[in-house]
Amino acid sequence: MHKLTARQQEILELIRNFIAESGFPPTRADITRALGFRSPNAAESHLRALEKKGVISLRAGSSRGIRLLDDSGEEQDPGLPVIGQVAAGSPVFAQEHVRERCRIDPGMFRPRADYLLAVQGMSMRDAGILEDDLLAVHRTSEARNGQIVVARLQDEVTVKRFQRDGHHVRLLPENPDYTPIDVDLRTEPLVIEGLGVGLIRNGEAL
Amino acid sequence: MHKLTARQQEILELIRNFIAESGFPPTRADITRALGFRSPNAAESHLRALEKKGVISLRAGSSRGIRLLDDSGEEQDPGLPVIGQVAAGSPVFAQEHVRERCRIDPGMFRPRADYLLAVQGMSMRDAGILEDDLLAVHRTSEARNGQIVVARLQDEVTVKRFQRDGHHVRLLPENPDYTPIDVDLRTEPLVIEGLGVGLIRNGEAL
DNA sequence: ACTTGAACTGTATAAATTACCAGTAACCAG
DNA sequence: CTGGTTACTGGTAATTTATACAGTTCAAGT
Repeated sequence: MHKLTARQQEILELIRNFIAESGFPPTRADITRALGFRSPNAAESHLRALEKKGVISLRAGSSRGIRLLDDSGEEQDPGLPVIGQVAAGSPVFAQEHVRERCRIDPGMFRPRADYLLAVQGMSMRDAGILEDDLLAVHRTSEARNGQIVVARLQDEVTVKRFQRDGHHVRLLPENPDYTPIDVDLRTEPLVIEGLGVGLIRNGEAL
Repeated sequence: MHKLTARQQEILELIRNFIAESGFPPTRADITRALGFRSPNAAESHLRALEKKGVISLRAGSSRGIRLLDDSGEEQDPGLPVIGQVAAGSPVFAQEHVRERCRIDPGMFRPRADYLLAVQGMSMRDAGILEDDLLAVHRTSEARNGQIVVARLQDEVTVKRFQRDGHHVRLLPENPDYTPIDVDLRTEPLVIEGLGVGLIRNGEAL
């Protein structure tokens, strides 16, 4: 895509700093001064190069008409994706399932939450996890006994308490109306999608 | 401090939008065009007024030299206050009780959440509200039957399900180990502090 | 009635800024 | 060896932009 030269990187950095400090982008003259050029055209051609590589966009005729693209540097925190209704046979973490986004600080949970999973069913009722709750999930494939996990068994995704003994894994519901799921890792594929690290319930459920 | 006029608020809003859309502040001419002024001086004087009131700063001689100040209005929202360990006889909503703040969009809950209350005890266990959960509370003194309320009885604050019949109010726990609280409004003072509109649980509880 | 401030119109101009021309020099790929 | 990119110097015309000066209107204090 765009492999910037060292000098171009430097100029992009300068623009970022300038915006951070001043609140508006630099002019060609500002860049020229900052980098010690003797001609504003040096800045001009660098900007053109950066535009051609797609990291900035220039607005003709406008002073300071520089806009940073490629959000990698500066983000507009879109919030955590809320994943619901996981269809059989499709990966949990896929765009199709993102119903909305929820502006929550992911660092509020430890370890960090990566997405929110809309809980279906009442199998974890006694753990205080009800239907339509949003389970904050940390993506990891490692789980310790007693932790609440998001697990994929064949085509189904469930939330259960994890318990492992050698090659035997038991997925425990927290509701006497449900029965534990026994999995033999030698014959059945089990994927741990993540760890439950928090919970959010919106008022409609109360 | 700075009480902006309606028009000034409008112009500040325009500047915010312009920056959000373009990545750089507007010129006097941009403002003039956007608001239909016939003279760039209209924009100029508005900018001066905004600067005098301390919401923006202008850099002389620089094109688009407008910088937004005073983040209190928009940026860095401190988040919702988390209230815990409500001591007997003191109001729920007081600085002493704010343990920390939680950066969550208050509009995620309906009606809007005003603060988060750290739940004590297991009286609402079967409603999926466990100890140390943070109950999102909307401040109001009105409650309908069946809603979960934060109520103050004498010196104690509790979370219960509300049920009223004339002057008789019953605060129902959601746990058979606890007994309902009966209140006669004619003899006992009952204050509804707010409505439970959501729930947040951090991982340590899982 | 007088003053002050907000919210403009209208005109003007110096300074800031963009955008382009014409070069130089180095490097790399075909 | 030729064309393309990078990285500049040096200069300038055209345009954009900030900002000053001189007014007007209207509403709110005092």
